[in-house]
Amino acid sequence: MANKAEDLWLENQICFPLYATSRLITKLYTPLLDELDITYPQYLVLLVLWKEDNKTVTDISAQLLLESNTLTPLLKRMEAKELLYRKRSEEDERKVLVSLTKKGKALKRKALCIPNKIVAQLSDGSSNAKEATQFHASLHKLMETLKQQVAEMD
Amino acid sequence: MANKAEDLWLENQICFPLYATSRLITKLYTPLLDELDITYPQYLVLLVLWKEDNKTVTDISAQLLLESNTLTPLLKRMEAKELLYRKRSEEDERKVLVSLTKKGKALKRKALCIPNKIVAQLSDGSSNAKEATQFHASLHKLMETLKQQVAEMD
DNA sequence: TAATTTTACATCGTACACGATATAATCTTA
DNA sequence: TAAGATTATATCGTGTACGATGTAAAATTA
Repeated sequence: MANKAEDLWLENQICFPLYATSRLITKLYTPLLDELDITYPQYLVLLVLWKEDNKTVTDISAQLLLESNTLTPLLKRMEAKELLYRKRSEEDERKVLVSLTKKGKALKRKALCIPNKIVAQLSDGSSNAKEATQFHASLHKLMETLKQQVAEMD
Repeated sequence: MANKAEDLWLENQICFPLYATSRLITKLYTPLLDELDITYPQYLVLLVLWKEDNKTVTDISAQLLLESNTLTPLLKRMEAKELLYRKRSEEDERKVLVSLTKKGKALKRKALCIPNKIVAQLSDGSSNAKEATQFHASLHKLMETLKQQVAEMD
């Protein structure tokens, strides 16, 4: 299969829509997250901790696919806002345990309405449930493929 | 429909996989783009200009969904690398025309193989052509919905 | 058990993203 | 046509992302 110039057209690429959609999603969240005074990546950290508290940086890194060089400053900003605190593990001094403060835990109640609000705005596109399920499955498969590919790069 | 705690689980959200997949895609491109000494956003600018040269910042902004506060420094870095040059329009002094240099044009040849290489790595996930087409369509619809929603936010 | 390797985080530098705001040129309209 | 509104781009500040590298603790191994 020869390389064609049309392959270099923006509208023929799968990667650009993923990139653009991801940024648009973040913008859609912004007004909702502003009320909680957090950013989207900070919201993701809270999602992880709301499900299971007292995680190490590595645990969070594995779930969000973010490296320590991104997470450390992000967690420090959240610590400064008193949403969580970081503490060296006593069994293994290399590990840093991240735990929710009262304020961080309390924020969960205010966040409960967010998923529905987002889904409501997205489903304005009149995509039916079957298509949404299919899309979710394909996206998940793509993400897993990419995780493999990127992991093999090292 | 009541708000459920499960809605706040990472694996039940559509937005996180989009965010993660977008970043993974960028990582997949990185070794290929390193050979051209450009980043992924810079590659996107080149895609636009390779298809049609001499665009204004607003033209590029509309296609990539990036604002001037992102594009201006990005274009300046590309100008410093002599991939393109920026020039105020003479008919309308507000506009800045972005044009490819010889070096920028020449880079297209080296980029031609990139789409196929990316697709080859992605299709390792053994998704068939029908699913890929369906996914592409759903993603495009989602992106268009989001563009609407975000545009209405102002 | 001393030397080596691995693991867990952190630091540094560069490059996006983007909200808010500034500035100059053009357009609209009273 | 002068004043106000709009448009096109730029600047500033903050917050991600991430490659490369550093550092200390723990695990492995000679």
